[in-house]
Amino acid sequence: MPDKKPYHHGDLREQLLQAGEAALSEMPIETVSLREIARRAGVSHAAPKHHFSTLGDLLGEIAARGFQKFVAALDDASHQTSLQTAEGRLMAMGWAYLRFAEANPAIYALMFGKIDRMTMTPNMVKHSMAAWSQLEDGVAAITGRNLAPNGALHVWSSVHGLSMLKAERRLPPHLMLHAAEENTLRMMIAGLKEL
Amino acid sequence: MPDKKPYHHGDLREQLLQAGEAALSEMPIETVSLREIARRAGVSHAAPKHHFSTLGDLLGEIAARGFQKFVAALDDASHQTSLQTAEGRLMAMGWAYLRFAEANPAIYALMFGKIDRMTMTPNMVKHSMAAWSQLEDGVAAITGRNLAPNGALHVWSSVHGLSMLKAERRLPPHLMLHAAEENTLRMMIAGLKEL
DNA sequence: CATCTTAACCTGACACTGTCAAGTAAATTT
DNA sequence: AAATTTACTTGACAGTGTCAGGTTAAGATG
Repeated sequence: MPDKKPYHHGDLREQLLQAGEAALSEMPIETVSLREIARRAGVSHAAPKHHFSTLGDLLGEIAARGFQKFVAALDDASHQTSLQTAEGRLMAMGWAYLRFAEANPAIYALMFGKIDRMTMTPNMVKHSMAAWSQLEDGVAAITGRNLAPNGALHVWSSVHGLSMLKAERRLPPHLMLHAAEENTLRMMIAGLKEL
Repeated sequence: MPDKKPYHHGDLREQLLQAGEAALSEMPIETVSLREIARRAGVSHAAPKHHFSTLGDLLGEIAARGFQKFVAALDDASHQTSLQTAEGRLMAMGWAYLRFAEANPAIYALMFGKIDRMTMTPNMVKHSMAAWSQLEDGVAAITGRNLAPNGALHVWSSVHGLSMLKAERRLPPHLMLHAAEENTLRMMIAGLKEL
């Protein structure tokens, strides 16, 4: 039952989130504004106020959803039945991480703080912590539980740094290749075993 | 001979850069505006136009100067006479990197693309490439020349990722410590030798 | 010295932003 | 049927980056 154009939108909160995600993926990130999102959702410029007290909150919720998808993607990657070793599973997570960042640059940027305008919503903090403990689990299978936090820090630093450098195009062209990524992931895991 | 308040400022370009740096270190980064910088330099809001065609250009030049100081800091650190091994020198560069990011969060953010409003000025590109080849030199002393690019990517990813995660406060508190940093740097170098 | 040119700055305007206050419409409750 | 509450709109405000055009003064030319 599709409502024609009722005064009460009924589903505006969800639509704003989707419009925001669409905007982030379609236009330069610095031009995404509250008003633009409202426009895309077909409501007046101040309508979002009722569902998100501020632009930062809206972006924060979008980032939270980003973390959910992110966790799901890494989970999928590490549970492929073909993977036999803990190292293989961690490697798969690393690849999934890099591919996620590549496929969703704007949302990834949001998730990891590139956008000053975002607020750290409770929801966003919650789901980002889920990502963290997911990573710790993957590392614990290699290093053991008590070394997992330090190991996870090492892993996250390496993969996060790599994908940031790529996304920001800070690398010389000859390093923008899969082979270079593979090398870095290998060194990362080699380092992990020296913990 | 201090000019009182001549119409022709004479030194406005330099003063704008300094005012911008001051603003970046004194106020939340998202509130730093062209007009604020002009205000601090004591000129009208459109005066900067003559020296920087856009806000992005001004920020780009500030980032370029940031890279200069950055290179100098890493150079100092790696040339301490007490350092005997190539690994020691690279480790010192890693520490210098982390301390620079900690001491100049806003400029560091600018340098590494956190601020959308910045333009990649030719000057900025030039000095950032200098930083890159400085790192490659440090790595080449360990891995040899031909492996240096891949090694440098690994090193930069790791250290950059770590300092970003710290700066963005994405780490659980127990990892915001020097010991955790030291661990990560050690693993990074251990991984490098497996290249 | 007088004049011309040009660089350096100022004033005012435009379209845009995020947010707030006040109004209106409709769904829900009483 | 009336009252209340929710969801949205309209209009305003202060702030932004940038542009056009005016103004001041310095330097060059005669």
